[in-house]
Amino acid sequence: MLRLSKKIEYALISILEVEKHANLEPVSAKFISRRYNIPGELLGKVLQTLVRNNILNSVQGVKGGYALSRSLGEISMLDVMEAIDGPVALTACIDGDFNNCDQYPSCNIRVSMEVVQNDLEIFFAGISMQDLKTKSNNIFIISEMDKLKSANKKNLFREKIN
Amino acid sequence: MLRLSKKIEYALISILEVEKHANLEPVSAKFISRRYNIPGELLGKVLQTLVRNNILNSVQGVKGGYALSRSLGEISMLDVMEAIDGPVALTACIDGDFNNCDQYPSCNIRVSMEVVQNDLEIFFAGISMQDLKTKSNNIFIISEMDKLKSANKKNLFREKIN
DNA sequence: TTAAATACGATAAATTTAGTCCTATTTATG
DNA sequence: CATAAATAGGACTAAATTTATCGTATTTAA
Ligand code: SF4
Ligand code: SF4
Repeated sequence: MLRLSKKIEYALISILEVEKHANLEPVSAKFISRRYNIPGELLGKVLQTLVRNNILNSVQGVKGGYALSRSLGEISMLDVMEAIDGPVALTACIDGDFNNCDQYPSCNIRVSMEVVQNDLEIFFAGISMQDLKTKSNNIFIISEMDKLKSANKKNLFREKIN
Repeated sequence: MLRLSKKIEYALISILEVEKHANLEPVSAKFISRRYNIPGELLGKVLQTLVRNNILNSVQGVKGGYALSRSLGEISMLDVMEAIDGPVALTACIDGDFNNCDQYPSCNIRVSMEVVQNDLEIFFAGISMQDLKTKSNNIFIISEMDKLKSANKKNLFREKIN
């Protein structure tokens, strides 16, 4: 449930690796594939998709490879997820194919799921690749979670306006 | 990507429906199945699972059915998701089978994914079924999203402690 | 005694995800 | 200019997961 796809993981791993080579030669798919033990053909496709979505730049030919098209701080987790797997959609109806849902006519959760969807997009848009890099060696302090929880709760399901 | 399973949707729909009958007879799976056009056998399993996880109570026999075991405010979306589909785990390693991941030895996102996972659990723990009921007829105000976004960002990826 | 209901294991069907194969194109280098 | 290393991408296969069904047992009001 709510598992990231392997392709997303490959994308996140690759973006952080590419950034480490920022001032050097572009990094090849084969290099990343070997370094992180990722199936080469599949990784190629993932990187190509990131290029199409303007997250990476590519250089073709012998000394070719990939580089960042913008800084880590300007790439959100949501950007990566949407680039690789298409729009994040908590439900089928949000994704547009509501006529493919047998519950649509009577559904009692549809509108609230849109609210959750909005908050969830904000959640992932608020996490940048720079954050992932920075925290990669840190430990989240569990005892701090209560404060975070109450702070977070305030933000969700705001009072009705209008 | 990040789609709720149909079973989760059936659970959420059912919990809200069961609550509407709070002071009446217990609601049968068949009633909910017809009302929301949900496959009966599958819905039965979903409701049984909610009973096993102390979210619903059941009454067997002819006039049997289901009722809430606690108020909507005391049931979080996370409770429901975990009851139906098991622990929410953003990655395989978080779910415990890290020896099934070929990237584990070299992975550069593992620790940060744990951070995201924690925040995500807080996110869904902070949404109660009462919230879903209350908001089912409201509209989220898009223009308010910026404020929410910046407030939300502050909570994520806290400064390193220790 | 009967019928309506929950309980639940086993299995099948459908869908999605993960990975492979193949071919084309680009380009640095000898 | 020939070669080899690299990206680009379509088509396909395999694996895994999700969704749904089947069958049987048990409970209980009427
Ligand atoms: S209509 Fe309801 S059940 Fe159908 S996809 Fe939307 S939220 Fe889910
Ligand atoms: S080790 Fe890294 S790649 Fe493997 S499951 Fe964990 S986060 Fe994902």
